[in-house]
Amino acid sequence: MATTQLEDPQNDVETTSEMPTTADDSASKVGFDEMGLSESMLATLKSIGYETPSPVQGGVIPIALAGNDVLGQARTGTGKTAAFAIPILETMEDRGKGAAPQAIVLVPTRELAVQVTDEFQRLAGERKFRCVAVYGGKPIKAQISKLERGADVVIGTPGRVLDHIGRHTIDLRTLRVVVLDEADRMLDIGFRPDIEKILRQCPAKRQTLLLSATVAPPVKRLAERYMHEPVMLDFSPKNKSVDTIEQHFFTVDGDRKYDLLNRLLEREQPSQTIVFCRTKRGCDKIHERLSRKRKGIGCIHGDLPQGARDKVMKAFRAEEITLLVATDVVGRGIDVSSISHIINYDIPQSSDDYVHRVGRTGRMGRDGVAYTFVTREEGDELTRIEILINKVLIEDKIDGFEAARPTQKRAAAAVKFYGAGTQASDNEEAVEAPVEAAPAPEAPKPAPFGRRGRSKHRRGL
DNA sequence: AAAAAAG
Repeated sequence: MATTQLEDPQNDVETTSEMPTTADDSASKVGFDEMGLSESMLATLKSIGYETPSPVQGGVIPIALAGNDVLGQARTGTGKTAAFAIPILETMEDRGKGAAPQAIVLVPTRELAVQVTDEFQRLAGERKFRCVAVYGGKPIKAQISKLERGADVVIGTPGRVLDHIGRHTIDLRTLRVVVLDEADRMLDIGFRPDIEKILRQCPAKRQTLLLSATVAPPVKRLAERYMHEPVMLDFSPKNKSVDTIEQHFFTVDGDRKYDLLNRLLEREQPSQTIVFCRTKRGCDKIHERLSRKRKGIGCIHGDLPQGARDKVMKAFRAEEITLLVATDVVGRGIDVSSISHIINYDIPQSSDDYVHRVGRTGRMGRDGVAYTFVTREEGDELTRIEILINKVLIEDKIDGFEAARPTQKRAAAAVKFYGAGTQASDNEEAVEAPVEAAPAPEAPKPAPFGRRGRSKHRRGL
């Protein structure tokens, strides 16, 4: 039976707060039945297969239930959604028909709005509860009429939420809880002004829950400004990427990627896959070519009409689509437990994005595999990823697609430039790699792993 | 330069 230990169950919880909290490394050992949850909630959790709280849930639920603001550093997934949804549902007041929302959840993408809404509905079980997803790209009228009928919780992307506020179709004055999900991502996208406008519409006396993969200075500033003595919980693992995910890479020339993809799919016969691509155009191209000879291919990116996007996600969840070609729209947070393979057709732009993409697989404790296509110019990016996850990706080969560049050099360069302390403890490759094998300075062609940091520094600023 | 998101 499935458990709720979706995110790094072995990972310890670190609390960093001046106030004493209940969240320590024993938090995950506390059962749902020891959290003071209602009988109906416990019954619902049981019926949907939630047996043991994940560390995130173990940490967040009791603290949120006690009414505290929470600043949680945690990656995406059902574990996190339930962590804020359960306390919201448990403290729900019966305000009668057509009442204004009691909670609002802000998320960075429309797909996440849909996913979080579905999760709320699932966790609400039999109880009387209404939640409405509010996001752009779709006719606003349907959303308005739903809101008029009354919504206990509104889940949305900031732009459309603001639109509703302007039309007075959402009233935030009697709100109890605000959730900022994927806060770092929302700030990245440039939602800061929108988020602040929305927060200013909320009552001062409220509970604010902020979840973020990283707590960089911009996130901290937001928290300082809009949160009240937040309890800080850090669920970020020492080991950035989940151990149940096998991570490989191929070196390949750009113009041979498509052939390699086909060969890899033939070899792997994956049950469900996301192929991540850097550009929307690239997605379209790969999607079109793959669809010519295969069935169950889907495509999603920000240029597609929202109706099509929603449909594709639904079909993907229903496993009618088994291979999804996507941009980073779905790089974060999307939770489809049957995804067995992640293929980075293009290496992600930032190593954080890599961690998020790869985290789409290996969910619900299942195994997952990730493959990253690396061209000979992209050595730096690969190294940066390896430094971040503190692991050396295993090189894979398929006949006819030989490496453009030897692995030894790559690992050696990593050791040389980042120091021996960064090598993967569970991977002997990096340890054994001779430092002398680093790219020779007199090499005529640009050494991919060579002097990356320096040239950047020189040019930078 | 690309991606996301309000229309």
